[in-house]
Parts: sequence; structure tokens; C-alpha cells
Amino acid sequence: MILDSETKAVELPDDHGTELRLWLRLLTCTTLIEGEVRSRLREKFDVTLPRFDLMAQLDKVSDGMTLSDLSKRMMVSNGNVTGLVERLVESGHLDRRTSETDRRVQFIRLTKLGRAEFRKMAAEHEKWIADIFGDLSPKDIRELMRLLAKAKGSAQRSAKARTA
Amino acid sequence: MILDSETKAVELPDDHGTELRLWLRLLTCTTLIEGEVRSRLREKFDVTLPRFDLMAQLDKVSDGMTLSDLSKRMMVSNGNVTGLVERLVESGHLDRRTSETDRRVQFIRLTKLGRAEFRKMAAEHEKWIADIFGDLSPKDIRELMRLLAKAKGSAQRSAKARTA
DNA sequence: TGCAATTTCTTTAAACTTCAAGCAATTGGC
DNA sequence: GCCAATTGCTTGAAGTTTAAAGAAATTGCA
Repeated sequence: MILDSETKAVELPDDHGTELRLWLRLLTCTTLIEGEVRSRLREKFDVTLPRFDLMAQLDKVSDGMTLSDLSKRMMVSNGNVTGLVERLVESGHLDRRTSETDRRVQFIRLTKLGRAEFRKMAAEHEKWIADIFGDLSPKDIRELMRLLAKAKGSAQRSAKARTA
Repeated sequence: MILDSETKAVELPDDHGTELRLWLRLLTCTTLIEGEVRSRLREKFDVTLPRFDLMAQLDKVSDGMTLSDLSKRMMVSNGNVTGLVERLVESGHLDRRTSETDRRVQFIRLTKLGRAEFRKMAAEHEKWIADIFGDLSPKDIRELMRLLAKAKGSAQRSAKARTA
């Protein structure tokens, strides 16, 4: 243990252990929950998590969304979305329509079937999440929301600085 | 807005919106950081995140680990680890040795090369993480650690209840 | 207008991932 | 000892994911 002149514990100048442990805990937590949600979606609805996530994005809007929008919101690559959408159109959950003003653009929508199935899944999903976080008090949740917002901002700042 | 008899805002009995928003924020945060780490690992070391994660597990021990151990610690499937290890043995980063007491078991170790390369990457990685969380105060970090531990416990409780 | 830059999307290859099935080896109860 | 159950790992199929390259369309600027 290193002590400063007033006999208080201090960190080594380059010790970033606490941040690393925080990151590992964040990752563990997310992986755990994600795995749980993935299992339940497969088990109860025979749907994969990526498909559910994509439909969740589309359910937020009534008039459709482009592939690029989806890609940005889901934080996955463009090509990834292309394949996912293709399979969901194939299964009758989505609907694609080429823009009339820009022929590169495709507007993607949930079909009636897609929206109905998604709503059913989403209702269950919300209950699962509530149960998964069931031990947290409202205050815990507020605090976590606040701190995660701060962490997100910090990460964005760092990412931006690297790319710049 | 719904008010109770003492004119205090209350939630609908089945409104789990706050938990859902918390989950989405947690996921966004993790995805963002994971993507950033992935990019940097590829850019600076031309290594993938799963390979780095696997080596990180092995670096913690001196005498090797079985595939099952790796699978549990990384929270990924058994088959997944089989493939990852195969490629890392191929590239000379890992070393496999069959157990003498149980011929099903393989002990996996970092080779000298593997450990050296990992240590170099890990040092950089730790700095990246410190920068990514750079806007958080020590108190923020402590609080996040605490709340995430609580969330993890809650998720484990929920997962266990489902499987039971 | 002309055309370089940008944007949108698709395609490809390689890697990663899960799940389920299967094989080989060990264990535990009888 | 016998053998059913379990454990450790691999395999195969389907799907997800990224990165990189490319095709098609639009935009913006000289």
C-alpha cells in the first residue's frame, strides 16, 4: 500500500484498475441479462434476439425507416441489417418499399403480422426485464440511469477524440 | 398522470417502463464501449475482441485452464470456445495438452508468444478503458460498481428462478 | 452542366455464435 | 463389476457479425 505524506492511501499514477474492474462488471452484467433475454425469446417465441431488436426499432415508428437508420440505431454494420431485413421480409414480418425520390433508399416497415407478433413479444419482454431488475429499488434505478448516462457521455467523448 | 389518494404520483400496477429504459441504457452503454474497444484492438493490434477476451482469461492463471472453464468464465457456448482455441493454437498463441487423468480434458495455456503479445495489448487496453470512463469521479465509479453488483445479483436470481 | 465526393445499400469472406446432436471418457450407484 | 447418467469436448447447421470492397444513385460545387 502506498501512502502519501498525510498517511492517506493513494493510487499509483498509472493504476487504472478501478476503471477496468468497472468495465468488466458492466460487461458481465449485460452479457448475463442478454443471454437470459435471448434464451427466453427463443424458448417462448422461437425468435432470435437480433430479429427482436430490429423489430423493436421499427415498432417505435409508424411510417418506416431506412436501412441506414436501422443500422445507426442498432449500432451494427450496414451489411448486417441487409441480411436481417432480408430474412424478416422473407418470413412476412417486414415490408420494403423503395423511396420515390431516392432510388437507393428503402423504407422498411413492420407488416400487420410483424407488428402483432412483436407487440405480443414486447409485452412479455417488458415483464422479464422488470423481473430481472426486480431487486433494485426505484432509487437504485434512478441512480443507475444517471450514472450510465454519464458513462455513455464519457465513452462518446473518448470515441470522438480517437476518430477525430 | 395518475395520483393516489394523497395526491402523490404513482405508477400503473403493470408499468415497467423504467426497468426497460434502464436495460436499454445499459445495453447501449456496453455496446458503445465494446465497439470502441473492438475498433482499437483491430486498429492497433489486428486482433479480434473474442481472441483478446480469451487470452485475458488465460493470462490470469499460470498453469492453464480447461475448455469448460473458459466457456463458463467467458459466458459463451462450448462449441464457440473450441473454435476460438483452435484458431489461437494455429496462430501460436496457445498451447493445448491433454490431461493425464481424464482423457476428455484439455488444458489450454498461453504460449510465451501469446503471453507476451497479450501483456502488450492489455497495458494499452487498460489505458483505453481509463480514458473511456475518464469523466467519472471515483465516487461515481464506486456507486456504479455497487449498483451493477446489485443488478447482477438480481439478474442471477431471476435466471435461476426461470431454470428451476 | 459536369463530375468528384458522398450516401445508400449489397455483396463477399472470414470469423464468431448458438443450439443441438453426438462421441468418448469418467463417475456413481447398485 | 456393470451400466446408466454425467461430463468434456467436437461437429454441423443456421444465423449473426464485421470489415472491406463495390455498385448505384444523389448531391454539391466549380
